[in-house]
Amino acid sequence: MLGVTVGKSIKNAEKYCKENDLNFTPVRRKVLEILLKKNKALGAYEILDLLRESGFKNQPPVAYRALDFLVKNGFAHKIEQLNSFVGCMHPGKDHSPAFMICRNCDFVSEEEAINSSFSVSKIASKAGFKVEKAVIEAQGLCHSCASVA
Amino acid sequence: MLGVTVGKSIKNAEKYCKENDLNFTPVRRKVLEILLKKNKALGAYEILDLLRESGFKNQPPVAYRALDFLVKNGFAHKIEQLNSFVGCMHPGKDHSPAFMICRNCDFVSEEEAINSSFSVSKIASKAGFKVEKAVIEAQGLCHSCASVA
DNA sequence: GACCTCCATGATATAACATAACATTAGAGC
DNA sequence: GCTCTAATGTTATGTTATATCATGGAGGTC
Repeated sequence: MLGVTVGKSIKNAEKYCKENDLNFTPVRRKVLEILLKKNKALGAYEILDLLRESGFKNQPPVAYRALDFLVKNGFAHKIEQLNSFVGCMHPGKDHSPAFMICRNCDFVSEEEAINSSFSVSKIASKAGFKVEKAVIEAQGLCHSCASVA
Repeated sequence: MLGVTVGKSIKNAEKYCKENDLNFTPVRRKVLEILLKKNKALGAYEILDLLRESGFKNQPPVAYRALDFLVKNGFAHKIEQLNSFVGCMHPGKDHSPAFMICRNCDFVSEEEAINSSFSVSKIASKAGFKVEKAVIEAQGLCHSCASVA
């Protein structure tokens, strides 16, 4: 079931790349697949290990380059607080994400943050600041972990 | 003029520590002073260099320990996107900061983010997520840099 | 005033994260 | 086939952060 979703997302990414003249190479595809399958934040070196298992080269630049590509084109996001990366749930679409990071199970959910980032813009303009990019990351407990605790 | 403000902030920190049974040691004071004087985001290793110039020991743990103390007690914040630290403009007071990071001049301003973080909480509770800490960081251009460009 | 405990610091080493720089290859267009 | 460009291969190194154990110093307690 999850597999189907991942497959679909990959197909979408492929389509998007074709339409936008982007080169969706094997490593890039593999890294995206890894991120989507794991469905949690992964460090570059964890990704590197998984790449090696799949027969790819495993020097750091391999992972970082693929991640750069994915992040730049909206297929993945960097979670700054964790120095790690997550696959994006709705790439291509213009969006301003807010991340909810569970400190217990490491699960990261991506929410749409129109309202938050609207407030951020409001605060910013009051300060005469021109926002180009906003990072919103909450740490805490996800629903399942909160109910267990 | 700036010096006076810094001095005042240090005094406040000292007072706060006394009242809360915290140990405001020389390194900790010095690091806070550095952060406040520079009035911008500094990496731990930059701080380390400045500490050495003032005759302190300069192994990484020296800086990181002092920074941990300052961050934990609200005298400084970590800017996740920059892996660096800024002094806090109103320590002690309970607040939810949002940072505006100028990509041109590196200046970081701290704004109060009640509204934003309220929105974050709203998004979070819709997702069944319990927020313990929210990181809000905007990148862009500050007033002066925007008007020059 | 000797002992103990706690917290901070000293010191060494290494882990974890990220990029610079240059060589090589592969595909697209001519 | 030649050339240009984008991607990948490869080596090395830079940057950020922490683990670990040793030492020191202030305050309490008998």
